Amino acid sequence: MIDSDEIMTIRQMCEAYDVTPRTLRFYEAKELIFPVREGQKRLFTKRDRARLKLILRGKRFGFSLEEIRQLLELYHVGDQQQTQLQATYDVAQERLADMERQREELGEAIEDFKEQMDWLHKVIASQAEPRDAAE
Amino acid sequence: MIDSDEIMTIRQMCEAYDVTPRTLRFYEAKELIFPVREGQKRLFTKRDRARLKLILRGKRFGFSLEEIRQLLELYHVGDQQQTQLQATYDVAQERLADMERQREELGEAIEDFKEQMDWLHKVIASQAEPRDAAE
DNA sequence: GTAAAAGTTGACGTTAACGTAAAGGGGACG
DNA sequence: CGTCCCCTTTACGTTAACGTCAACTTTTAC
Repeated sequence: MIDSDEIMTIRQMCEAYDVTPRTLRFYEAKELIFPVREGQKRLFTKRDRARLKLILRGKRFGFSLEEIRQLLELYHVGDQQQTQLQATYDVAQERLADMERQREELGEAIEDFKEQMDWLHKVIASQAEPRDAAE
Repeated sequence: MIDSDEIMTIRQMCEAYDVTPRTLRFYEAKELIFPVREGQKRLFTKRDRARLKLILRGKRFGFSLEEIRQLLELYHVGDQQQTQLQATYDVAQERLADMERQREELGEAIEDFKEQMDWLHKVIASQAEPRDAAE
């Protein structure tokens, strides 16, 4: 497994996750990932890879990088105070509700789409065999 | 119901769907909707409203306007030939598979997120009552 | 009849999310 | 020692999806 290695270079990351160096640097600039430095060179840890996976997943769902950054903050939970933790939990619950709503809506969209396809299928079938059994 | 009226002006559309005139004109320019003209003015039909709903829905799922336009084409199915219809159906099936994959992945994301929240909940609980029953 | 409201067409501005090109450091190799 | 190769920073370019503003016509209200 690629992920079992502790650290990776930028090029290894790019090949593993199909992104460009520019994209990784951009994500670092936006504080979505935090590669460590060996001199000047970036080295990506397991944590960065986990974050990158979540970033790419979030993008597929249509989240902006800023929204994703806020979601990643919820995953972090560093040395927060009790009240902060509770606040984090509350926000997380809202995000969760958002995601579940989105899943439901996606379900509706899929059902609608299937209906259209069924209708289309009938059109094709009826047009394919206009005659019953003649000839 | 708003949608029961046959045609609507641009302003009515904007209020009904919470978009700006610019957005509707932009969608027309991109051939996503086709308002009819009364002189110079645009009038939006039931068909445009149905399309707009799909556009806004698609956007929430992270589709680009170009992807949405192609999806809308699948909904249209005008005066196509038999072979074209079949091709349309095939493409539709791929799109459907894409959407179902996205739904599954969203499900995974939700489960992962819930796990994190459960863990967070435990941290909060254990930190709230560090003592058993003393005092 | 005229003034406000609503609509139109350009055309330039803006933001997000990178792409791309220039200029240069550092170490491995023949 | 020179020359790749990989990496770096800096900086300008690009595309999508509109926002915004100017200049004008048309309709509606009084």
